[in-house]
Amino acid sequence: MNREDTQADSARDGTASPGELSTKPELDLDQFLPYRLNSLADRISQALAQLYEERYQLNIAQWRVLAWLSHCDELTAKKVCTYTNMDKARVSRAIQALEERGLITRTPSPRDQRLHDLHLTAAGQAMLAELIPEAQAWEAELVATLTAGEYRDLLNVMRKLERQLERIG
Amino acid sequence: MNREDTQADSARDGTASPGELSTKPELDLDQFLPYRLNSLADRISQALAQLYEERYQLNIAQWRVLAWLSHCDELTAKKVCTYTNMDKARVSRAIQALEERGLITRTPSPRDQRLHDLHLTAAGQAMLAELIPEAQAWEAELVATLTAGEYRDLLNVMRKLERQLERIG
DNA sequence: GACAACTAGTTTCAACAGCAACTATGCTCC
DNA sequence: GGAGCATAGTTGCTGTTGAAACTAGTTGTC
Repeated sequence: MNREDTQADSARDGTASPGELSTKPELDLDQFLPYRLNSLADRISQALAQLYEERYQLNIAQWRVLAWLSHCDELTAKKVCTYTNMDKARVSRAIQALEERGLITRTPSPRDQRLHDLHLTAAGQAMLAELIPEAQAWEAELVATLTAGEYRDLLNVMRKLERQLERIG
Repeated sequence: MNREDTQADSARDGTASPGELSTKPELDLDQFLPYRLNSLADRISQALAQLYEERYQLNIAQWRVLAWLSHCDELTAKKVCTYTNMDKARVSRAIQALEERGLITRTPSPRDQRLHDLHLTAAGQAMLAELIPEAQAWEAELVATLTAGEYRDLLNVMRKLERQLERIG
């Protein structure tokens, strides 16, 4: 409940080791949330990316497109961009690669010729039927040490941070 | 306390919406911790990177080297690599750039000619004296909505995840 | 003390991401 | 209905990154 020993405090006085002159600001990256969070997310991402890459030759962008396709029947490149916060060029190339491999189809929308409707092929479905349970199993193992409460609270705090992030830009 | 509504459960039966046939595995990325975490960390990182970049012309790698230098008197490229988990090529380039800008010095260690001791110059110190408080203020604002307990628990859970990550590779 | 094995750091190279320019289509408003 | 603007998606270009090859210096072994 008290925050005396958190980074918020050291942010105020700028000291990390006692006895240090406070005229020399230090930053302990291990106590700096943006760094810690990024470091953790990076390592998780990289571990998973290895799974996608080695066993299915998918990079992260391609994997994300497939994941969204797994539960969206109407999907376009634009939607993928907004959902995943990826650059449209990156999405475009991911879609191209997936189409060339025959995992998805890409047909101009009859309603609006600028849009292309994306759909999984049978091969794409089959690959996801293998890949998704593996990814979920991996995640389950990752969070296995967390209690249900910890897991719920983590998601909660992340939501709070996301909201605050939007507020402060 | 119950986990019925967490992703761990949907990982088990593979359904996201009720009534769905369980033969079609879906993955809701919004409920998938690796993705959520990465997405959040990315946005935080990018927001901060903008601060470094716009006002100080530093990229993330350079900033990390400086941050470590702010509280390590004896630092080498190798140490930066292990501390920050960055590739040694990336670290090498960051150090090169910082040296060219006169923010750090890089002298061969008298003990071992392969190593290079890194030190902040006066200019580097001065820049950090400005930059670090700004970064800490930004972080303080980011976590301002969290209670002390939430903040502490977040760090705790992150530590747990890190440990588990090492275990499962 | 020389040869092999190792380590710190740099450089080269290929892949990729992101920006910006571009094409093609659709929309609005006079 | 056509001029101007907006939108979806593609492509060219540039900079960054990471893997691997490479250099230079060190340690261990005989």
